[in-house]
Amino acid sequence: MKPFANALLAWFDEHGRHDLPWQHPRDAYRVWLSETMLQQTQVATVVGYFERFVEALPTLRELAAAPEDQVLALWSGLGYYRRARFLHRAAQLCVERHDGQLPRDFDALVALPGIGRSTGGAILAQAHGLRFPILDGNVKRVLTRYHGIHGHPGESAVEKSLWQRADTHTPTMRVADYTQAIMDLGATVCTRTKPRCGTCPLADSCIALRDGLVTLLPSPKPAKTTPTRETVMLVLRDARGRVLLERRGPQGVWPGLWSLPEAADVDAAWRSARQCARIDDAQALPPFTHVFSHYKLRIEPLLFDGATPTRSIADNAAPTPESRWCDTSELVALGLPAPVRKLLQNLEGHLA
DNA sequence: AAATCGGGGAT
DNA sequence: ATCCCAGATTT
Repeated sequence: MKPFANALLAWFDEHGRHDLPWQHPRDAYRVWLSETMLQQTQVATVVGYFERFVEALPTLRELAAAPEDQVLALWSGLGYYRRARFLHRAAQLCVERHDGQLPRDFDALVALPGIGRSTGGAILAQAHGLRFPILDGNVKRVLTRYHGIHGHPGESAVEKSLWQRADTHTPTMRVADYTQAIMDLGATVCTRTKPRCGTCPLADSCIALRDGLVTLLPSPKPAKTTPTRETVMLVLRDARGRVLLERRGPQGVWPGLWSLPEAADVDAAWRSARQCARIDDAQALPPFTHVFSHYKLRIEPLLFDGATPTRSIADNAAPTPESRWCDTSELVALGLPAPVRKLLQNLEGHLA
């Protein structure tokens, strides 16, 4: 009937975790607290925090009545204190709205701060045996592999598909165990690296295993479209064909390399150019884009030909930035950024 | 250095 | 509804 759930439950009976502190007793408050802690921290670490927390604040009402400082102190070391504040606030709301209990109604539950679809489902399933799916990181990994789902789980279409699968697999019987089982499988067998497919109860029908995709799924987050910055590069060339270069500062890209002077836009380029040389006119050269790992740089070269170097520059007396007029023959010896070298080479070939 | 995690908040 | 960020840990 539900081969996925049955295989998982059989595995869980033998290999799952049955001794986690929030399983004994398994009430809504303890499940909620554990799920919230587990959103950010691994089981091994959470256990100690959980035990201290419930010893100090064993019930939702006591949590609601506790001073925030105490809640934060109990949370101290777990990080992400916003979640502790949500927890505290939600407890107070439960006292106000729900008679001091976490609601058994899904919509009322997810209306509380810090409880979303997955945590809400986990509470209802684990504490009350209600048939609600969960979709935490472990489950996402199991399902993307089992069904061979490509695409980053963060993409809405993929996530939608995952919720759909999660729902279909969730059984009506033993929902609490099932929920724990699929999380345990993800945590101990279907791990992100070095999954132990040899011991997996779902190996028979796992698409990723069948197709050799286990290491490829879940798909990594697509490289975010890199921002594009724009710059105008000034090619100041004097009558002898020398080009003005500047040494870049120690910060930013191309630290310490010799490069063309830059400006934010054409106007600024003109202002800057006139400080270095007497200029007649400018010619826009074809723009091109240089790709860095973290952004794209669209370069608009602006050629000032027949520039007459200003005396101070010609004498190398300019204070900052360090700059010099270079012969094309000197360029090879200088450490030029690749796109600048390319630009100057094209210039030579094109206009020489 | 980059990915991760589930939920909140902005748009 | 859809995108983007949080905030600390892990890889």
